[in-house]
Amino acid sequence: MPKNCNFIEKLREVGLRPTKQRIKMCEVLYNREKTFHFTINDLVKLLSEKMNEKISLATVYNTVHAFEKKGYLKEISIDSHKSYFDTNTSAHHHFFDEDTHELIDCDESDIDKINIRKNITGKKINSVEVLVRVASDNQTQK
Amino acid sequence: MPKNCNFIEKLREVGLRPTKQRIKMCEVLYNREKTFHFTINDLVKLLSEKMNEKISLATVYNTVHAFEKKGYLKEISIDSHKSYFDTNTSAHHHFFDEDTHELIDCDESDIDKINIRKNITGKKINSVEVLVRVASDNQTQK
DNA sequence: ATCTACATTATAATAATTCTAAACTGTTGA
DNA sequence: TCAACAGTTTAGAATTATTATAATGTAGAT
Repeated sequence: MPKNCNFIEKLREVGLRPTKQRIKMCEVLYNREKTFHFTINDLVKLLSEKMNEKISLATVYNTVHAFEKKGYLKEISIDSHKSYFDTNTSAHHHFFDEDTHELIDCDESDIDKINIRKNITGKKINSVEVLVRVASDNQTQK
Repeated sequence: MPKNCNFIEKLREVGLRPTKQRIKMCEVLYNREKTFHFTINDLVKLLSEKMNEKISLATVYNTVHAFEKKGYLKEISIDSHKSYFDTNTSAHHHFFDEDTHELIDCDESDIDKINIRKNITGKKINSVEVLVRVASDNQTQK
C-alpha cells in the first residue's frame, strides 16, 4: 500500500469495511518512509500509543490476518516463537539480526537470482526465500 | 550423529549424562536411513510408541534443546506456530510442502551457491538459508 | 432514520512452551 | 560396594502467543 494514500478507498476496493480501527492501522503501518517489520506485539504497542481509545487485541489479530489475506502484509518465518509481518509484500529476502531481533530487507541487487534445480513432481514452487542470519562480529568475549 | 553409533559415548563426549531417556531419544532420532525432520509433538508420539515407560514432555523439550545446543539438532523456521527440528545439522536448504507440512532436504547440487552482496557493518553472517515453499500443482479447483 | 451484515470487544479457550520443586539416578571417590 | 552429590526427570502449574465466542456496536445501503 502506498504511503499517504486514501486508505478508505483502498480498504473498500478489497471489500474491507473502512472502520476507524482499520484506518488507524493503515496509517501506523504504511505512513512511513521504509517498509516496516513487526510482531503483533509491536503493533499493539504502537497503536495504543497513537490512539486515544484503546484497540482490542483480537481486532489487531483479525485485521492483520485480513490484510495478509488481501496481500497488504506478508508473514515472515524467522523464529518459531513469534510471527513477524512485513509491509513489503513483494518477493524479497531478509537479513535477521540475531542480537537485536531486527529484520532488514534485501534489495533485488543484494542477492543473485536463486536457481532451483530440484523438481518435486506434482508440486509447483510458491516462493523462494532466503534468510541471512547475522550477529555481532566480536562474539569472542562472553 | 552417525547411525548406530555408541550413543552413550557420544553423550559423554559433550558432557551430557547418558540417561535412558536420552539414549532412547538418540535411537529414535538417529537410527534411520534419511535425516529426520520433526516437531516436538511428532517426537513425543514416536517416543511413547517405542518406549514401554512414558517420557515426560518436559524431558523431551529439555533434551531437544540440550541436543540443539550441542549441535546434534538444528532448528528450522518455517511457520510461527511450531518448532521444526532437523537431524541434519550441516548447512543446507529446504523444501516445505504446504499441503502435507513436510520438510524435504535439498542436496548441495539442488541450489547454486548463494552470493550475498550486501554487508552489514560490524556484523558477520551466521547462516544463509533458503526455504522453497511448494504446493499441489492443481490448485484451480476448491 | 432504520435495518442488516459485518466488526469490534472482552473474555474464555487452546496450544506450544517454559518453569518449578520434589523425587530420582548416573557418576565419583571413599 | 556404596554413600553422596550434582545433574535429570517428572507432573503439573505458569506463561505466552494465538484463536474462538458471543454480546454489543457501527458502516453503508434502503
